Amino acid sequence: MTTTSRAFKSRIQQEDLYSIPIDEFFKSAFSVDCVIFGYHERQLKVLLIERGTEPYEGFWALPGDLVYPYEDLDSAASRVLNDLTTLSDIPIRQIHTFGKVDRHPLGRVITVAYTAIVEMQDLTPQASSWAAATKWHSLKRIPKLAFDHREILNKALGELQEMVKHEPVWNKVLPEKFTLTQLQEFYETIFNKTFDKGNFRKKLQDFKFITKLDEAQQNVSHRPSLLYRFNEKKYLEQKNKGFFFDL
Amino acid sequence: MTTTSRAFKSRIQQEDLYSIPIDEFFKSAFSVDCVIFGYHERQLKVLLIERGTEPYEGFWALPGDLVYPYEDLDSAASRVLNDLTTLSDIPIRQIHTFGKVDRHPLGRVITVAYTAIVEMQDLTPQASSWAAATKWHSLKRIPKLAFDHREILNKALGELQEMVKHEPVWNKVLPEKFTLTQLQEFYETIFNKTFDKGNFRKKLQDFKFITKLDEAQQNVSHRPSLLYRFNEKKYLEQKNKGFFFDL
DNA sequence: TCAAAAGTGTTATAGGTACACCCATGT
DNA sequence: ACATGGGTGTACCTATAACACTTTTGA
Repeated sequence: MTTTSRAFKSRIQQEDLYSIPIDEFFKSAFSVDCVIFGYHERQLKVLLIERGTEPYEGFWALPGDLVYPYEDLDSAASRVLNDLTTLSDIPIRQIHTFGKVDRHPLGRVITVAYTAIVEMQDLTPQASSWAAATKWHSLKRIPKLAFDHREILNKALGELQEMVKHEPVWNKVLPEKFTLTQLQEFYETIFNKTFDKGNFRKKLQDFKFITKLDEAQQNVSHRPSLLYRFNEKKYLEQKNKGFFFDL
Repeated sequence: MTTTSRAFKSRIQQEDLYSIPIDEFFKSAFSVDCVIFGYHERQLKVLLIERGTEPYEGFWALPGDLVYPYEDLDSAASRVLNDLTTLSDIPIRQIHTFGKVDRHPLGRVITVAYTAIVEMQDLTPQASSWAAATKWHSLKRIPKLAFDHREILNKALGELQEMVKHEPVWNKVLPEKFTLTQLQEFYETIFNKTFDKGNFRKKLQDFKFITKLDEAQQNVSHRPSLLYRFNEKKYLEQKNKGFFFDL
């Protein structure tokens, strides 16, 4: 960068705003930041990296990166996710764009926030050149975060709860064959409350895209649970009719 | 964002990914585009401008502008709205960010889309240095739009319907003192369907922030309607409990 | 036979839907 | 008196919530 933000600021203030040369507008950058939630057996965590460089060196932060000049926003977000987790095919969704003038100490950088949720087990987060460390953090113990990342995380949490009401985001998170109890536990974890078993299952019956298999759990010291599978085809058929989950 | 410019540069050299000079990242710009809906007596329209300059000269487009170097995103959106309508104090809400590589023919420009809804009557849209013409357009007859603005408009329409379910966006749109029929007509227009009068009113009773005045309509050739007013204080009290409108 | 979790059924209440009816005003 | 829209009540039906009960397994 050729201009520091301070020099830049004062220069702008001196000038008539309407006569800013067009080049000045092309001196900003944008990044993507990913709020990657991890779920496994009633545990919801978020993937943070420890920054290895200034600014905010040593702080925990959301994984993110500048967007390449010839890269779509969505692609950039997927790239960040893939770099850190080696997971692909995970749906990632844009949630909000954060653009306060002073949010980045080195210049004008706005960031587009994305969120995704993945199965956390056995997923050892990858090391990365721009991350000194990578770790799943419990949502109850979030350290002080770099930039405005705390704000972004809060926003993402709210969005996750909304998404989960309307979309089967557990699709890629639960095992391929899952029990209804596992599904209930997923919802209970996200909403941080408990649901009645009977009522929960009654509600599920309306959603035709959860199909029962001719298979049951093995080696459990209680009545084995029947296994179910997400039926994508039926889901897409029903999608437009909308479903709602707000027990 | 997680990397400083310098850190990012060294990462690229180190890993020999692409040899993109860091300056390339700061040759992009961002804009805001506003989807301004106008409502008046069962009519919902959207404010479009006719572009007076290349690219897309002569095309209709959403009002928008580049974000000034020392300006927050939200401020930029409000500025665009104020310039065109001389309205202030209108809540404007970010909906999505559009960032396809080739969406702008002159360079890499991502745009943050905002939406607002205003009372349309007697609001003669202002001329503007960057707009050859400004006009309310019926949603049924939208001309071919510049850039990806058609996509942005579609997204905004969906968001408007969602907003209207959870938030009293009619607050700044209906007259200060309004009838329940006017309110019903507002919802019917947005959702493009009709509601049962009795049931609609029953639902409203739950929302304590619509207070009846000791006043009625004048000079109507039928039983005069009682007037109501939006009670912001009570709304804020009730807000957290959430309300839902989906008749 | 017991513990543990799966899975189903019952009931009371709240909320939604459809519809009918009466009311106040200007002409 | 009648047309017009305002305003209210009722009866039916479905959805929800709370809770009790039965079933199947391993130990």
